[in-house]
Amino acid sequence: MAARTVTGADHDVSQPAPSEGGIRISDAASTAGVSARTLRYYEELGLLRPSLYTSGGERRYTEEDLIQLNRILELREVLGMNLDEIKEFLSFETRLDELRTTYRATKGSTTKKARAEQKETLREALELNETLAEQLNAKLARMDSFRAKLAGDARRCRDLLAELD
Amino acid sequence: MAARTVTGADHDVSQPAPSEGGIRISDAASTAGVSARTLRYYEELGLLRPSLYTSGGERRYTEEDLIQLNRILELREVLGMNLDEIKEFLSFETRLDELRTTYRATKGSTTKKARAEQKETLREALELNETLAEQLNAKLARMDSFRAKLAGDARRCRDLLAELD
DNA sequence: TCTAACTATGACGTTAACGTTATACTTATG
DNA sequence: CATAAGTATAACGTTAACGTCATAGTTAGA
Repeated sequence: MAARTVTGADHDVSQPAPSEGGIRISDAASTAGVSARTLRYYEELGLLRPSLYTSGGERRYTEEDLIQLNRILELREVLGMNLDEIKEFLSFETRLDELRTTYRATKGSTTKKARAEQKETLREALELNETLAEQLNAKLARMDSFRAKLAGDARRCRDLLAELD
Repeated sequence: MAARTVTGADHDVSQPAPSEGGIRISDAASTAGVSARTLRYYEELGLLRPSLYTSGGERRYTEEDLIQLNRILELREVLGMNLDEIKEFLSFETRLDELRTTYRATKGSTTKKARAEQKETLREALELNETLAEQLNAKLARMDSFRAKLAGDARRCRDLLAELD
C-alpha cells in the first residue's frame, strides 16, 4: 500500500535501479563543503530548493542544484554578501531569466504595455547590476592596494633576511 | 581635591588651553563611521588602545589611532577577516616593526643566537605573508570572474533594451 | 524482510559583533 | 561654578547563521 519509489509508477520496470533519484542531502552538503543543516536552512530562507523530493519526503538534489549552491557560497564567501542580499540578487537573476524567456517566446509581437513593463524590469536590472559592479570595483581596488602592501612587506622581509647572511 | 586637567599640574599654567588632549571617543567613532561601543569593544579585545587617557579616565584618540582604526576596518570590510584574525595579523605586524627597529639599532653587532631568532621571526612573517597573499589572490581571481559575469549580464540587458526600440 | 544508516521536523543552544540601558562620573562652557 | 553634554563601566539584549539534540519516519543493502 505504501509507495516504494520516487516516480511511483508500479507497473513500469524500465527504471535503472531501485536506488534512484538524485543526491542525498548529506552527500550534497559534503560535496559543497557545508553541513546538511545549512542546506535545510537555505531552503527555509528560500535560497535553494532541491529539485526533487522522494515520496517519503526526503530531499534529493541534482547537479544543477549543486551549481546553484556553489553560486550562493561564492556570493557569501567571495563577495561577503549576507543571505538576504544573496536572496535578493538571485531573485533578480531569476526574474531576468524569465524576462528573456518570455521575450524570446513572444518575439516582437507584444502589446505596448507589456513592452513597457519589460523595459522597466530591464532598467531595474541594469541599475542593480551597476550598483553591484561599483561596489565590486571599489572592493577590488582596495584589495589590490592591500596586495601591493603585502608584496612590499614581503620584499622588505627578504631584504632583511639577505642582510643577515 | 579633584584633579582638573589631563597633566594634573596645579601650579603650571603654561598649557595652551583648558580644552586639550586628543579626540574624544564619539568624534573618533563618527569620523570612522562606527559607534563608540565598537571602539570600546575593540579596545577590550586588544585591537586598538587609545594613545591617551584623561586623568578622569576618558579615552582620547590621536590621528595615528584613527589611521590604525581604518586599517582594522579595512581588514574587516575588504578582506572579510574576523576580529581574531585581525588581531593576529596586527600583532604580527607589530612584531615585525619591533624586529626592524631593534635590527636597525643593533646593526650587525648581535650575537649568533639573537640573529637566529630574528631569522626565525622573519621566516614566520614571510610565511604568514605568503598565506595571506595566496588567499587574497584566490579571492581576487574569483571576484574578477564575477565582475566579468556582471559585465556580460549588463551587456545582454542593454542589447535587449536596444531591441525594444 | 530486517536492520543499520540516513533523514525530517521541531526546538533549543551557540558565537561573534556589537546595541541598549542604567548608574555614576567628567568635561567643557556660559 | 553651575550645568548640559559627553563618558565609563557593567550588564543584559539582539541578530545572523548556523550547531545540536530528541523523536519519529525513510531508505538501501544483505
